[in-house]
Amino acid sequence: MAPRYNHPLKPTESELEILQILWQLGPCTVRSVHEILLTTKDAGYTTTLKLMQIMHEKGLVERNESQKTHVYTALAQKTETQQQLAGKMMQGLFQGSASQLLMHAIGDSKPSQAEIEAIQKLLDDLK
Amino acid sequence: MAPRYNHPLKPTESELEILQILWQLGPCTVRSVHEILLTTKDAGYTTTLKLMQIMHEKGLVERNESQKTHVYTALAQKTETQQQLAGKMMQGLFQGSASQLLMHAIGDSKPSQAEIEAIQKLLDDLK
DNA sequence: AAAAACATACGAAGTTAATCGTATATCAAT
DNA sequence: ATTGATATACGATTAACTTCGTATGTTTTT
Repeated sequence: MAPRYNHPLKPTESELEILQILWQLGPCTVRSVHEILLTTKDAGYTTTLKLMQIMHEKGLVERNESQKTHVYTALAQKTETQQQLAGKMMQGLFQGSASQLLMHAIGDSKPSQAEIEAIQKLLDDLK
Repeated sequence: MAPRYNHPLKPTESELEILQILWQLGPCTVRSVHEILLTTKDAGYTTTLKLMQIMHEKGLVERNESQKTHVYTALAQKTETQQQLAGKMMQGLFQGSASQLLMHAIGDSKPSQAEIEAIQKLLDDLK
């Protein structure tokens, strides 16, 4: 298995979209990623290609070039990236207050019963 | 009192820093904002000035020009901006799951007792 | 009144992100 | 073998953000 590294690098908006696809599907070709992107946005194939090449330069993904059609794998790990971004928002926008973050994220909507229970469970574990 | 508007505009990183100062202090001159910015970052006065002028063009702030030294007031409202940004992150990075957002924001740190209680209260209100 | 301090306006440069066209190579099918 | 589809590489463009220098005008101080 290939070694994994922590990536304090903050992915851009577009890079994050691609990472999420890679996290969900595992190793992918540019073509595969692009086809999924097309379901939500409208971009040319070479745009997706270029983005993934740049992500490779930055070390956000690794790529297997043994085949003519390269296969990309996320190096930035899902949980770490989520923690990095959510933690930064909590600090920067809510003075580190988890309850404030939660409250504003929920906003006017009301979470499902399952969500409420999940939060309660999380809370119980903290106590 | 001046009328307020909703601003679906997403402020940039730098604009958000300035907005937070305006939210905390209320109407401010560029000088005041700049002096506070200097405590955390390193920028020239005209940089802060320019940023606030652009924010004015975008409608993120209003300014009172009745005095030679203009006074700026946030138009983007704190709660709305927080909800917009936190909500977008919850949707985009956590599939709308508040518990996932909370869990990753907390990460490895453990919240204070007061925070835990605040979340519990929030939760009780939801039930 | 002259000088120093301070204010805004504005243009311009440097960065980064995102997009796409074109060139070039390879593979598959006719 | 030629054609067509598909792949990567790479340069160029555009837009947004950030930064700052300089011009210019107004106070304030000496």
